[in-house]
Amino acid sequence: MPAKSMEELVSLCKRRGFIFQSSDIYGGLQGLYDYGPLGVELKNNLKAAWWRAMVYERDDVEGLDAAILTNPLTLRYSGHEETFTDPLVDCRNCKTRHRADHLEGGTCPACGSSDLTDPRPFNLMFKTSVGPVDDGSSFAYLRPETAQAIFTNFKHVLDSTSRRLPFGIAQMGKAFRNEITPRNFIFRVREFEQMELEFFVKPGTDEEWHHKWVEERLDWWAAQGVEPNSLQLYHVPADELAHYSKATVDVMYRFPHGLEELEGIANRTDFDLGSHTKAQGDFDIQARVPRNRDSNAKLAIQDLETNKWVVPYVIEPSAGVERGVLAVLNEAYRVEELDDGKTRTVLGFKPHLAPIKAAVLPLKRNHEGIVTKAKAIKQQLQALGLGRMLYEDTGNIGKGYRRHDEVGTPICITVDFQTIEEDDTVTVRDRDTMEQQRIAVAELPAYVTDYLR
RNA sequence: GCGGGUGUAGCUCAAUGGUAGAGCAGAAGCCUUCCAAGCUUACGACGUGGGUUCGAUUCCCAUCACCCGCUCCA
Repeated sequence: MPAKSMEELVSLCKRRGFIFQSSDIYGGLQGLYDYGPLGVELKNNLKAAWWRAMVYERDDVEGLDAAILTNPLTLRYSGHEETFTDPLVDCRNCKTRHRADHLEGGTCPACGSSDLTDPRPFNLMFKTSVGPVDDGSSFAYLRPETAQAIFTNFKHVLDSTSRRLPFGIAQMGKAFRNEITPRNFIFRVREFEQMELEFFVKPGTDEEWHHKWVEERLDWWAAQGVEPNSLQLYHVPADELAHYSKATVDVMYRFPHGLEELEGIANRTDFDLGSHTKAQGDFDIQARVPRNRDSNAKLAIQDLETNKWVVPYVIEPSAGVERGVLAVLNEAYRVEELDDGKTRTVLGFKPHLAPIKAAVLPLKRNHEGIVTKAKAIKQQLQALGLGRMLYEDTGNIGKGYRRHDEVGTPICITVDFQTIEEDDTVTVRDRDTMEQQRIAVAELPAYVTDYLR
């Protein structure tokens, strides 16, 4: 059951240490958020799941982690310098905003009024100066997407791994966009993380691979606990396609604020490798690419059957980490009505995403034997390296359970008198069913490992 | 950036032109043999900066942030 409102999620995230407004004590900074003790675990777990699915569990994908600061030439040939700089005007009459180059005879396309603000250049890309002298002569962009560095490293990866088509390069990392209106909590922010795969295929097989990747990605989101019926595919119409795309399928998710894009899976054709390559005339490049006089590398691969060099087509599944976190949080959130009129708030994360894997609770926090035993068990589980294990003795036992329900800890392990006086067993309580079973302490590591898998 | 709304403890809220209360959460202690029990103690806020006023959390202005629309898209 998704959350009722974004406010509930925001409140829970702050209260329990998932997500905070960035620079909060100085009034904040628009469109920026920080991840707290539990948030960083959740986010890292989601990223690890992506990396596992993309790199570790496949035979056809290599990893990459490139620099954030980017040579302006990269963003010039990628088309971002042009398309990410839009002069905008506001209509004072009907309060709409338009690109200056979309005006019809100096009047507002929406209402026809000529009461417009002056065009203001709006660069979606952040710039920073490089080197000690900030005179504007040497600058770099903060990358607006992780994709470009995959393209500019194409030859390096190829040369160092002896790959043949089809194969992909995966990268996760920060990207920056000076969004006009950051809003909806962590949905649209100015500094965000992407999980992007550029999958290079033979021209002509691109549509087949595009379809394949859409299916792959839907399966992956389901494995993260995002219900398939909360998702919807959107086939982006031709007039809305990005400058590099032949076709794009957006994976839309029912966020608390509405149906919006969670991930885009684009067929980027040979646009990117084609525009970044030298000697463009030597290849049969299909996309309309800017003439490149600056590149020093041929971004092509030899077709072993024909011996011809071809510029591969690219299928790009590109997901937003923050949006993924938001979707996972929203899907996991539920409030249960209990018999006695009380409610129970639960984050029903898949175990591999849970920030805290297990909590160990002493039935009595002031009983030395129980406390010592509980702490020892916690240390033992922690040594398994499965993630965060917590010793929890806040309030009474019921409080501890509720507390961990609310942050999505899959299991709570309780040490009681039977543990220390009788048979060395503990109770293991399931977050979702609230049911308990007794497990021998000796079997706990195996049980927990299996449970969290 | 434009128009509209909002801003009081960690969270959810209340009151007030004479510097603010609660519930929950958090801390310490008592108690407690399994699902937010009880008791005690201490801690904790008027987003920021100006202005009006004898006096502003309250009125005005600016600014910052958040929410809704325009726009955008991972």
